[in-house]
Amino acid sequence: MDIGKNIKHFREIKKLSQKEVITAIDMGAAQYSRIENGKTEPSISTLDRISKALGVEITDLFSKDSLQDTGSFDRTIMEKVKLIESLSSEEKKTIYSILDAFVRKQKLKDTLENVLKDIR
Amino acid sequence: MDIGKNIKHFREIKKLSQKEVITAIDMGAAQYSRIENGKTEPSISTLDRISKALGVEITDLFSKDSLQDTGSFDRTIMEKVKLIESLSSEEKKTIYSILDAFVRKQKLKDTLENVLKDIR
DNA sequence: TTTTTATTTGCTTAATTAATCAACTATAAT
DNA sequence: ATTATAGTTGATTAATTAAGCAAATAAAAA
Repeated sequence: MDIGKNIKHFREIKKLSQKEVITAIDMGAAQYSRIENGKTEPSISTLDRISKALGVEITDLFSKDSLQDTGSFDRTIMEKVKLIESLSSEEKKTIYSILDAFVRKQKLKDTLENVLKDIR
Repeated sequence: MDIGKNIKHFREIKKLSQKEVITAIDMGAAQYSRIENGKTEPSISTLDRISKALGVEITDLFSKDSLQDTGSFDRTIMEKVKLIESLSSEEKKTIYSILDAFVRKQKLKDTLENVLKDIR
């Protein structure tokens, strides 16, 4: 099931160090390392604490496909799919809401210009 | 999180007795009862065995209200991609920039919440 | 009601994760 | 090369789930 890999995946996407996570959830570095490397099977409550620290749903940590780097990307469709899949379900939900809103209304450019301003 | 309640819910939907489940997963009746009643927190591997016996995804056992469409988002990804493709090239470019910004930076929810507010 | 089946609870033992400290490795920075 | 930081591993103890049996309770059937 590779829960450890998924945890690591999301942690790196969020650009968090192990140290930041373990201080957030008050866990020893040793134990956390073992979890990320699949040396031990975390309890559900532990998994819950970790997911909250990472800002993802606990179910995200069970997803089969842990996808990797978001560093450079080209403009192919499959790349876009992977990129979306790499997000947490909560984030995906938000993205989809936005996409829907875009198509329903036509206020694309105006609103997006503001978005980019905020993000940058 | 009420995992026990969810387990019981799905078991009853499938019209299975506890006995049928525990024989399928080779577990004692006592322990299984404690799990359904939340008296103990099952390990992930135990939860995995139970989910297989019930014929549901393990993530289903975490959903708040039992009939949730957790996987619906993943299944409609291609649909969403087509949606993106239907936009003009200029609009696509903007969308892609946003997606990138989302993954690279962590300001997802905050910024998007504002976007949706503007769009609506 | 009586009987039978299903589920729950108590108790003990075994197995496994959690917590903790220390030491070791890897990587990056200066 | 040295230092500093991040991550890994080993070993021990504590806490918790799992397994197993027996007994009590609940529910259903006869």
